[in-house]
Amino acid sequence: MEIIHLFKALADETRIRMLNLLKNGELCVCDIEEVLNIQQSNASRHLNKLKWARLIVSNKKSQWVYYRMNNEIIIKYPFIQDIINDELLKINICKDDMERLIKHKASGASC
Amino acid sequence: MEIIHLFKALADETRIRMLNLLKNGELCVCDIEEVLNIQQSNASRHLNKLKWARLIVSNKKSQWVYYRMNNEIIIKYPFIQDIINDELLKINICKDDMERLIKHKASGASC
DNA sequence: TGATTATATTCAACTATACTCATATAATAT
DNA sequence: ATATTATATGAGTATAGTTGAATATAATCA
Repeated sequence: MEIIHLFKALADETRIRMLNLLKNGELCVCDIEEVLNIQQSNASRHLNKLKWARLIVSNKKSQWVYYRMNNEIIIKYPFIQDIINDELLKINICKDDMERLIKHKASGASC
Repeated sequence: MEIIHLFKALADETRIRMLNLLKNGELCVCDIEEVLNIQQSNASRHLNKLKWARLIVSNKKSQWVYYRMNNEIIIKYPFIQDIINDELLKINICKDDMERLIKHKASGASC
């Protein structure tokens, strides 16, 4: 039952916040780590869980690994798009995270 | 983050199978228990988790407790309706369960 | 009242998940 | 080659979730 793995992946606050950050495009691990203010190993592991559930995909560019939403899973499970579009922006922490991401990118600190 | 509790409740095979059975109307614990072929304490516990996540509600009629979908949560989180309508019927175990439920009801063994 | 049935709860064992710290790997820069 | 930076992984620990067996509660029935 693949959908169970999806729900398991979604059933964590840090991972929901990560999907929120990735909503509008790809990011590298260190950007996510800084915006969410979590440890590097923690960031890497949670991203790996999202990847394992096929919610995100990664591609490596020189020393950085960029993660982004996986379009295939959204096509297969359209309710995920609804969650991303409609539910994340109702969550206060996610709104704050998005503001911090914008500031982080504007500051030039982004990879 | 209420939505996390929703995903946690959904992230279990037994509970997904229960939601599938409750898709078309209310059922008592012993019917669910028999159709899913699980222990009584297990059935009760999983139903309680679904209830705690506000996915289902219960009402007691004499010695039986009937559980059904909670319309309020579906109004609040429309993606749940999509899961119930579109995703459950793609899952083989859920299709089998539904057949067993129909036979169980037809046999007159239902509460 | 005492027996039976339906449901919930408690306890203990087991498994899974998440976190931190330390280390490994891999690419880049000096 | 060495140092630095980005990412991943391993080990240990803590916490949470699942299960089965036994027990408790509550309603009904004889």
